Amino acid sequence: MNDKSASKSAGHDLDGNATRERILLEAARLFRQHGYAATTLREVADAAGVKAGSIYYHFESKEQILGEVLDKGIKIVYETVRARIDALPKDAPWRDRIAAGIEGHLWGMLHHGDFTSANMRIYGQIPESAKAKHRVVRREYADYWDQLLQSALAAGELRADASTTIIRLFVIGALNWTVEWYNPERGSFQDFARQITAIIFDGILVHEKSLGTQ
Amino acid sequence: MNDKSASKSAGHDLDGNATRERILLEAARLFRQHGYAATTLREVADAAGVKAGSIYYHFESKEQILGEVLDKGIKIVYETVRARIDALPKDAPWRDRIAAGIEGHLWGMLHHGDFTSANMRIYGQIPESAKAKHRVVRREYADYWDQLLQSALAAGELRADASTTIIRLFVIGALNWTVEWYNPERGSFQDFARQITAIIFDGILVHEKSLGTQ
DNA sequence: GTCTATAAACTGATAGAC
DNA sequence: GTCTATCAGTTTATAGAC
Repeated sequence: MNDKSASKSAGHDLDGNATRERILLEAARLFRQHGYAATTLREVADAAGVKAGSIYYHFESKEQILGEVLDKGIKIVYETVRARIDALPKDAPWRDRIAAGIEGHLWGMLHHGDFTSANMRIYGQIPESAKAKHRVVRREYADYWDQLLQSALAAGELRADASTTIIRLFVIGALNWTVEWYNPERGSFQDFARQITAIIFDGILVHEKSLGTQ
Repeated sequence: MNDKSASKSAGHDLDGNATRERILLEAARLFRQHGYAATTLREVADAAGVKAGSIYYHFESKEQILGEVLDKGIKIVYETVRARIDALPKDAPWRDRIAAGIEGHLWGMLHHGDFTSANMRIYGQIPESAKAKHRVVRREYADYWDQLLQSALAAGELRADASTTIIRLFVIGALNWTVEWYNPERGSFQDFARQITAIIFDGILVHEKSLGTQ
């Protein structure tokens, strides 16, 4: 809570932790843009305003940077989704919880696009060692949605002629991909989230009488 | 129609065109697995059973291989979709045409996963020069779906409270992503396509009376 | 905490033998 | 049509000055 600009006495450093964060942010942006292997540490260093050698003061290796970028991509989304759903009344219907989850997933994703898009684009392209570490947090988030959907199914609010696993994979996959084509110039985020939720809930066809969102 | 194993008289070649196809196939597989920049031509050559230098007899550059892999990814899907829709009766309702399009898109994609997944994964990560060339065939396929959806909208079969552009981007994006998680061991392809189509048409919630698919 | 300099390995692409 | 050999440039990571 006190003065954060209290600089060290030695050399020409200002704030080591800020540099670390800048490296992570620029790494996410470049991983998203060019892929993991294609991104050189020199590029990351240039973008973060330091020299390549300096990166190794903050990180042990390129793969450690990758690990932090990947985890951050999921965690941002996961935390936003939980916050949205926890804010609902205890007796809220499952459809409202799912709607809150969709809105939270979209919000977290589209407001931290470099981390989430990097995660989505490069996860399939990284060494198995990096995948293995990251799988834990991925599995957690998937389980969270599975429980949500199974509860909705048990309450009779979810369609029963498709497996909840396929529903989860389809919905999360569709949401994830929006970060690749979402264009804020086409309208407000709220309106965008409303349209996506309507399509996921009621489909793309016209129905005589919809009991989904209205 | 005659003997295809008629080999040339010189050196130790068997069939030049088959080698070319093998290089393309292995390149697609490796681009999908590790990304474009991360894949070395030595790896491609090894996988295709030739030496690195030999690639340059069949292709001018790494970027030319990329171009052919990308185009093939879209064209396979586009041609399957058109074949499915053209096979319908002239007076088929738009919902049937869209269903045929979805089934064709899934089929083309899941049966040529290396080309379509490579396309999807690396398109956002390649040099602008490669993107520009590839954009033409992408735009064509997008236009095809836009016309399909706008016709369905004009006929009153498509929901009108979301733009056809958003519907197209959402549906195609969701379909594309299935190649990342589709597991043939979970059931037949026909059953998979049926579930996906049902979700896209009628949504994930339960409706009192659905007029979509039955 | 950041720098410069450098090691050791790998990259796309070319030249020319067979 | 495929090979070997090689060029010029780039890569991650380390060592040590400041």
